[in-house]
Amino acid sequence: MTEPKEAGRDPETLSRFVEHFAAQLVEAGLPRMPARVFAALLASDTGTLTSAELGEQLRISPAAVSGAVRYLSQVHMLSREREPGSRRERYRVHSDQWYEALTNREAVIKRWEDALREGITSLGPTTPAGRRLTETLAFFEFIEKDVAGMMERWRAHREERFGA
Amino acid sequence: MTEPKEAGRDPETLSRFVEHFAAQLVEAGLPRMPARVFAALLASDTGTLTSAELGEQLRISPAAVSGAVRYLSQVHMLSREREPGSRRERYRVHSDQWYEALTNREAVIKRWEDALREGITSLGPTTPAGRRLTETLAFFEFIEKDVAGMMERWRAHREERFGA
DNA sequence: CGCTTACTTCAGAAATTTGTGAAGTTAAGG
DNA sequence: CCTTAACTTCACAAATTTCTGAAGTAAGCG
Repeated sequence: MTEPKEAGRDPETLSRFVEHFAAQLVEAGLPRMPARVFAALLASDTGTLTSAELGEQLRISPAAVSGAVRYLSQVHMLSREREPGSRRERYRVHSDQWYEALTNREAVIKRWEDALREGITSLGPTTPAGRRLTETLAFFEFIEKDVAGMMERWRAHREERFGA
Repeated sequence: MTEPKEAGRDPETLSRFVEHFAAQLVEAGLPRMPARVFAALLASDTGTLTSAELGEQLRISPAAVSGAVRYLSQVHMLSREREPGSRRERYRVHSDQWYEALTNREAVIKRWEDALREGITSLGPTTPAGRRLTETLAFFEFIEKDVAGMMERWRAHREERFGA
């Protein structure tokens, strides 16, 4: 029988997926270490790993784990949990959380909008450039609102397909 | 009269907006030069500028303009036009085009999906990790479809507000 | 057909980012 | 308390990215 029931336990196979998926995230703009840490968590059985486990699996220093984890928690792609009665920490991907993080470029969009409003004021709303900026601003305002609706549709869709 | 009717013509004011907006784009992951070039085009009266105009306004070398423009046209945020009977080129932002580019992470999403499918197969669809990946994949598939709908709603919204 | 202008490519200098080891901080356990 | 384990911070070396000047290519014009 050549079909391995324990495919998921083969560290080689696991590593291949982790590195491959991380590479895609990197291409999309995520820094390398955060991408690798995130991919490792996503592919873990429980969705949680300790700092030591991450360091060992990815062959990186504790400092690198620390940096990656700080980055990921700042952008809300991961949460930190303290194991009760221990100073070991567990890091967890929570699906809901990171779907939101991914679409929730809200802070980013907000700053774009602010910059655009400033531009419209300073260049003059009736100038050709001002008009172009006004329409661009309208686009972002529309997107911002519509994405919220999209996430609700997703939640409904998921519940139907996977159960609450 | 202290109110300048020609606010948009003041190069200082223009430059301030360009650099500020470009900075936001950089924070969102766009390389610096492409961001600056794009912002300059967005804030130009006609929505088009020549290579020389860009170089002068942003104080960058022809080589930098060339690189930035190549980048932007590859990600469809800009189109190149040849001035008839001249070897001068004009670069243009076309709103429709770049709205699409912004939301059209289609190629990126497609590669994420591929990586996830591979992971599901190799780790096994019934393992805990496999199930997590399956749901993640479903999320992307949903998003991909819904974004298309969002862009149609935007077009309708824009037509209503700004006219076709 | 050759001159000139407009853009592109390329090698390399400069700036920035990344990841490490080492030192520092905090808190559990004896 | 003192020790030690778990993480964090920091300075710096290494790798990567960015932008420039210089050389190259191509197309309009005489």
